[in-house]
Amino acid sequence: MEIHQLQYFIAVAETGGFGRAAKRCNVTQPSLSQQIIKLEGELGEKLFDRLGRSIALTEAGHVLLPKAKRILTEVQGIRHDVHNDIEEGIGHLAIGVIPTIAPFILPETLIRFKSRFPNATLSITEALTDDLIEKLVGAEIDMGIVSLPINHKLITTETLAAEPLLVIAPDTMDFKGMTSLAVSDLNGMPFIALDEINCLGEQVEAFCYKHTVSPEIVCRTSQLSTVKRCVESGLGISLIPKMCAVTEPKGNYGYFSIADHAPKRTIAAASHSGRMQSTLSKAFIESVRGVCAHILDQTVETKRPT
Amino acid sequence: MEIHQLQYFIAVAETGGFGRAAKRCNVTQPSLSQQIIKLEGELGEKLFDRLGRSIALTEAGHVLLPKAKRILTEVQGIRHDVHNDIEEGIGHLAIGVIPTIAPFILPETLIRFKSRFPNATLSITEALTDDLIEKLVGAEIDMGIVSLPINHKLITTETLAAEPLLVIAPDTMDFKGMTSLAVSDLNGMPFIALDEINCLGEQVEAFCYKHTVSPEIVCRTSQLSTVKRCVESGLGISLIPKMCAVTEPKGNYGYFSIADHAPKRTIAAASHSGRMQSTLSKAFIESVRGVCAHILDQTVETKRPT
DNA sequence: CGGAATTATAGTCAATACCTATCGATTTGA
DNA sequence: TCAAATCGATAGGTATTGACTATAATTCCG
Repeated sequence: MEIHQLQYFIAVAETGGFGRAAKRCNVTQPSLSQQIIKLEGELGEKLFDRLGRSIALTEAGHVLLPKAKRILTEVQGIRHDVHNDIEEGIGHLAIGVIPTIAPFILPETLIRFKSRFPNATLSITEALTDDLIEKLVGAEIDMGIVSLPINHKLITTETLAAEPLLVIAPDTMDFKGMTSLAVSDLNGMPFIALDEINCLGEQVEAFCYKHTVSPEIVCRTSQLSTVKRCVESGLGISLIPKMCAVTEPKGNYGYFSIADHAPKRTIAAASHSGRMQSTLSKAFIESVRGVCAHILDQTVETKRPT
Repeated sequence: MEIHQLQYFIAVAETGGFGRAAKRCNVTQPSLSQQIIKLEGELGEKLFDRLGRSIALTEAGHVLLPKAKRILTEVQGIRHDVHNDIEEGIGHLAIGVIPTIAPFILPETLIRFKSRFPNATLSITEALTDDLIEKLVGAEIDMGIVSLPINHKLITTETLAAEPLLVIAPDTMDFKGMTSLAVSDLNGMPFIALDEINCLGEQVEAFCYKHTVSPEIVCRTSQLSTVKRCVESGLGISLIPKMCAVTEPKGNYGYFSIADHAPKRTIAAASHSGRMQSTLSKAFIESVRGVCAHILDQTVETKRPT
């Protein structure tokens, strides 16, 4: 059974004749006749009683007609829908975000995205960079929000924002008496480190190594929120992304920017280079870009060493 | 767009590969690939991202998949439904009945038929024989319940019952003093005639002509019920079908059977000889046959001339 | 780098959808 | 009543196209 056969069948039923139906379908009458006969053979039932002047639907024909019409309507709608559903944002998007970004951008991003695409469904995975890359390669997720650099030949990245990392220090541990906060001032400071399985932890580590400073790591945690709590408790200082600084109420600690070699991380959207970016995907990227800009635009009350 | 293309598409989406899909569809991989490419061309959108090892649905593919599955499910159901809906009596039946039969058999017939085929819809036309024939030829109705003879080369008839015609006479006009009621006894009697546009009127006329009796027609009406009322009023006698005698309460009149040449009419189902009889049609015929048998089986208290 | 797996391409073949011409049957109109 | 018109089926030829074999190109994995 093929769609054009159903088309012919409907035309015959509606025009009440093979010849008229053939004209409507832009084929010759014998062609149409043959296809109807073939359809009848496949169904094992005659569909029309061929009377002299006109035709009449048989019982089987009566059963088939509404079903055939329904199918044809749906088929007609497909070409239209495939384009329109995309434009109307009907669809699904599976994204992944690393833990050191997720809590700071997701709430606002989801609000923006959902209001723009109310008919889209989202699934969000929070996982470490390596996991996300693996899922991207396996097409389990459509896009990952990560921190550069990403080195994988199948992964393409698009930079979304450059984010400064700020020194966070407890009030009890202020950098009193210094004229400026330089990288070297971190030397020997008690430091709350993020576990290196997080790319941020790794990046901080690399930053210190590059500038040959060696803070004294007094604690290693796996979550940024734990880092902050530890600082708040006066255990030591740390280096945290700006979005972490602006999205939580300030407590008994302060932020400092490093004057000479400002550390930063680059937030990017990662996707499979062999896959097309969907409309939703692109829109989500723009949402994240906007949210990042909005968050990073805010001023954090950074203290200069007194 | 053809159904087999949708089938291939679904197979690729579900098996996650062209080769595996081809195996499932019992075609070779290149054939399947070509059809997918053709479908993509027709829709103007790529449906799959061909990654090295596996494939991923594009946005358009995601939109198409559920729609394609739905269509295929419906198509699969068609072959089944075309047979099953018929067996389950889902359908429509348009029947016609002549006025001198309709009121006596329809109520009981409809009850029987509806209880047997609760999902069937019925439309009933009450019209004179010639009208019914015309509607049968034009396939406006599927079957007619009529009285024989029917002479039309396109119409086939199936006898359902032979029904006696009974003399109905008012009590005031009893055939007193006669030893037997013969055809000749009708001679000169005041007679209530049914209009000849009814086949029954015509048949009664023919019966009298054939047996060379000439009742005196004192009234000519178009309905059997009027005939009965006239007889009841003592205007004259008449000849009515037995089903008319048994289905109404007896009043101040009596029935007599003619001994020598019992008149009768033959009730039959008429249908277009070029059209297939539907299951519902056949079932309806049997219902009518049963109802006729039931009605005509009843004994009417016929009086013998005293 | 070689072997296994996967998709795309090329070339051929066969099925079949389509066309033209014609027939038989039926209806219509002169 | 007979010719013209209409309609669907049939026959035979053409061409499209879906499918096959063989092979190339690419990726993945050891």
